[in-house]
Amino acid sequence: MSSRSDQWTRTATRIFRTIWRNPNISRVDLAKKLGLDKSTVTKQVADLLENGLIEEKEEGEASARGGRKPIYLAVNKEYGRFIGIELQLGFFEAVVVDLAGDILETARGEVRITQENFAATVADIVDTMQKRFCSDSLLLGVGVGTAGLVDSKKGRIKYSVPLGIQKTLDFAKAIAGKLKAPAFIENDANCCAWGELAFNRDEELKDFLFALVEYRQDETSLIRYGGIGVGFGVVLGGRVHTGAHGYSGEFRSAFCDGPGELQFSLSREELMCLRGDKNLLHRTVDELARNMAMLINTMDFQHVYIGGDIEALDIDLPAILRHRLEENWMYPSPKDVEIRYSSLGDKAVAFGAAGMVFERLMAERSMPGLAVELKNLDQQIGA
Amino acid sequence: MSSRSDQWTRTATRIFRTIWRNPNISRVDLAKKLGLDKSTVTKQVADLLENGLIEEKEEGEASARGGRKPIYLAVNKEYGRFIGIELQLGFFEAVVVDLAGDILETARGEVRITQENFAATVADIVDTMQKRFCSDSLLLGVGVGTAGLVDSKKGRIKYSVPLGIQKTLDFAKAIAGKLKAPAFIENDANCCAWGELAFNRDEELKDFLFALVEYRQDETSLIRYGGIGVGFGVVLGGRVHTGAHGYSGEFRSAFCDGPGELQFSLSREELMCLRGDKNLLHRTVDELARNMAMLINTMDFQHVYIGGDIEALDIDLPAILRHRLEENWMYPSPKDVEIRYSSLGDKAVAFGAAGMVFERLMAERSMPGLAVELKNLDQQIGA
DNA sequence: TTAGTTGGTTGATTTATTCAATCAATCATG
DNA sequence: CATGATTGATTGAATAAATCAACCAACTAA
Repeated sequence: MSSRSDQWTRTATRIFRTIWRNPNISRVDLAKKLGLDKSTVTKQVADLLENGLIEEKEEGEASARGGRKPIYLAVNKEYGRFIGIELQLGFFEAVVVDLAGDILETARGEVRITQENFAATVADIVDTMQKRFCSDSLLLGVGVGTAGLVDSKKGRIKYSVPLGIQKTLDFAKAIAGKLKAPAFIENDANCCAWGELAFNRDEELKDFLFALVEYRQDETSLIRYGGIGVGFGVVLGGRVHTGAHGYSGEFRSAFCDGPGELQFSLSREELMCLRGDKNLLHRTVDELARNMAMLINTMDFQHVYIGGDIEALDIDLPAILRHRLEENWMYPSPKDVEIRYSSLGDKAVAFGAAGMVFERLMAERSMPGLAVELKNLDQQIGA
Repeated sequence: MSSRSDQWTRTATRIFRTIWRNPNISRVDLAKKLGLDKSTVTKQVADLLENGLIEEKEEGEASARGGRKPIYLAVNKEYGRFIGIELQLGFFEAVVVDLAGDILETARGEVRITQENFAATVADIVDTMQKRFCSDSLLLGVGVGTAGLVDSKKGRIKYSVPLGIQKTLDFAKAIAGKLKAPAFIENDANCCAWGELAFNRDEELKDFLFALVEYRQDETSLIRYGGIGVGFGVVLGGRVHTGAHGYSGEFRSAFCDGPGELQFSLSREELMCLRGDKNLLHRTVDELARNMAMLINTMDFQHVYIGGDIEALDIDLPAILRHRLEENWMYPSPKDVEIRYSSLGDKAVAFGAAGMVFERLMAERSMPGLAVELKNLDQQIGA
C-alpha cells in the first residue's frame, strides 16, 4: 500500500514542479497551467500537503469582480536538503542547498584524491557536512562534480586529465552502501548547466550553453594541460545533453592542427604565461570566442553562461564573444543571444551538482514523498 | 463519438510506431516492449486493425518449447501517402512516399519561384502529383524543404539567400485552404535529418548530424554565395533540434575573420573555381572538416550523414573528416563515430520532407485513424 | 495422450481523471 | 444590506484506460 501508481506520481511530480517554479500559485491556476481539472489538483495537492512537500501560505487577494480568495501554495523549503560537491586536484568545495535552491552552508577543504580513495573521500565530506549542517533535516541526495570524461548515467569516471585518472573509476559501485542518500556524479561543466537549469524559475530557459573556463597556476596543471581548461555544459530543449557516448561538452579548438593534448592552437609554453602576456591571453580567448561563435550559431543557443575563474583574468570574454557572434552570423536581422557571467562564482560546480540531484530525482520520480506516500509508510512501521 | 480521448490516442500512437519500427511483431512482444499488459495491446490493436492502419500477416513459428504461434502485425503500407517537395532556385524535386517509407514515384521540373507564387507553385505540384500518382489513395500530408532560415513551427520562411527571399514569407497562411491535406515547411538540411530519422527503423539512432553540402555552378548561385552551400540538420535525443529561434543548423566557418556573406574563409573568386582547382577544393573541404570535427566532438554525435552534390565532386569528405575527428579528440580511447554518405542522393531533401510530415503527424497525434475512429465517422456519415 | 508452454481474448476490477453539483468567500449594485 | 455575480475549493458519482485473472487456442515434447 506504500507506493502509488506511476501515473499518480507522474502527475504529483508535475504539480510539485509547477508549484516549485511558481511560488504562491492557487489550485485553480495550477489546473489551468497543467490542463487538469481543478478537482484533480485538489486531490493531488492534499497528498503533497500531507507528505509535507508543500505548504499553504496566506490567502491572496480576490479578483476585482469578487469571488473567494485563492489559497497560495509553495514548496516547503525545509522538507529536505541536497549536498553538492566539487572535487578538484587539491581541494573540494561543498554546499548544502535546500529545496528552494538557497545555499545554506558552504565548506572548502584540501583533499588528495587518488583512484582508490575517491568514493571514501566523498563519503567523508558528506558525513562531515551532514553532522555539522543538516543533522536534523532529511538528506535527499548527493551530487559530485569533477573535470574529465564522466558517464553520468552509469556513474563512472572514464578519464580525467586534471585529476590524473587514467582508467575507469566506477563511482556508483564504490559509493554504494556508504551513504544513506542517493549519490550522482557528473562532469563539472555539465554540473554548472544543471545548476542554471534546476534552480532557475524561468520556464523559457531551454537552450543554453555553459562555458566553464578555468585557469590554474599550479605546476601540475600547467604542465598537464597548460593551465587553461575549457568545458561546455549543453542544455537543449530544457534538458542537459549528455551526448551519444555521454561525453558531450568536451572541447578542442578547430584551429588545432595535428594531434595533441592542448585545447588551443597555442604552444604549451605560450599557454603557461597567459597571465603575464596580455597579447597571448587575447589570442587564446579570441580563439575560444571564434569556436564558440560557430557552435552557438549552428546550434542556435539562446543564452550563454560563462563560469570558472576566467572572470578573474583581465579580459572581457563576453564582449569578445558578442563581437565574434555577430561576425559569424550572416543574416541581416540580428539574433538575440544573451551572454553573461554565471552569478554563482566559484560555487557554480558544487551548487550545480546539488541541482543535478534535484533534477534527477524529479526525472526518475524517486523524490521521497512523491513516489511513496509517507503516511502509509509510517503506518507500516507502526503496525 | 468520433474522437477518442487523448490518452487512448497516445497509446495507439506508441503501438503504431512500434509496429512500424518492428514489422512482424506479435501482440505479446509489443506489450513487453512498451511495458503494457497484453490485454491492453489486444484492445488497441483491434482498433488499429479496424481503422486499416495495420494488418495481420501470416503466423510465425511457435517457440521451441511449444505454445501458440504468434500472429505477426505490420503497418498497412497502402493506408496513405505523403508528398515531399524540394524547392530550389530553378527547379523542384518531388516524391510520393508510402507509409513504409518506400518511394513510389518521383518527379522533377522547372519552376521560377518568387515571393508571391510560392504557395501556388507548391499547390500546383501537389495537384499534379496527386492526379498522376495517388488519386485513389489517401493523401496524409505534404512537406516542403527549402534552403534558408525557416521557422518550421510557424510555417514561415524568414530569409533565403539561394531563393532570393528577403522578407518573411508566411507559407502556412498562403497555403491554407489550397490543399486538402496538412502542409509543412522546413529547412532543407533539417529535412534530410527528418528523412534519416523518420524512416529509419533503428531506435538507437538518436544523436546525429546531417551535413548537406551543395555545389551549384549556375551564375546566380556563384555570385550570391560562391556556389558552395553548407547546412546542418541536427538530431539530438531522437528529435530534430530546431534551436531557440528556430534557426539551428546555419553554418559559417570559425576561420572566417570579419563579416561577410560567405561560409568559408576563402574569397569569392577562390570559391568560384573549386571544381577546377583541386588544391582550393581540398582547402575548403578541410576547413569544413575542422569545423565539423569540433562540432561533432563537442556535441558528441554518434553518426554523421553527408548529403548534397558534394558526393559528385572528386574529394573524399568522409575520409578527411575522420582524420580531423581523430585529431580533435584528445583522449586515448577512440570514440566511434559513424560517417557516411546518405543513401538517398539527390532525393534526400524531398524524401526527408515527406518523413518530416510523418513525424509531425505522429508527434501531434493527428494521424487520421489514430486520433479519430474511422468506423464511427462512417456511421455518422451513414446516419 | 498428456503435461507444459506460449499467444491471444474476455470480462471484472482498479484507479486517475473528469464532470456536475455544491460550498465558501468575496465584490458590486440597487 | 440583501441580492446576484463571480471566483476558488471541495465532494461524490461517472468515465475510461489500464491491469488482473481466468480462460481459450495452438503448439512441442515426452
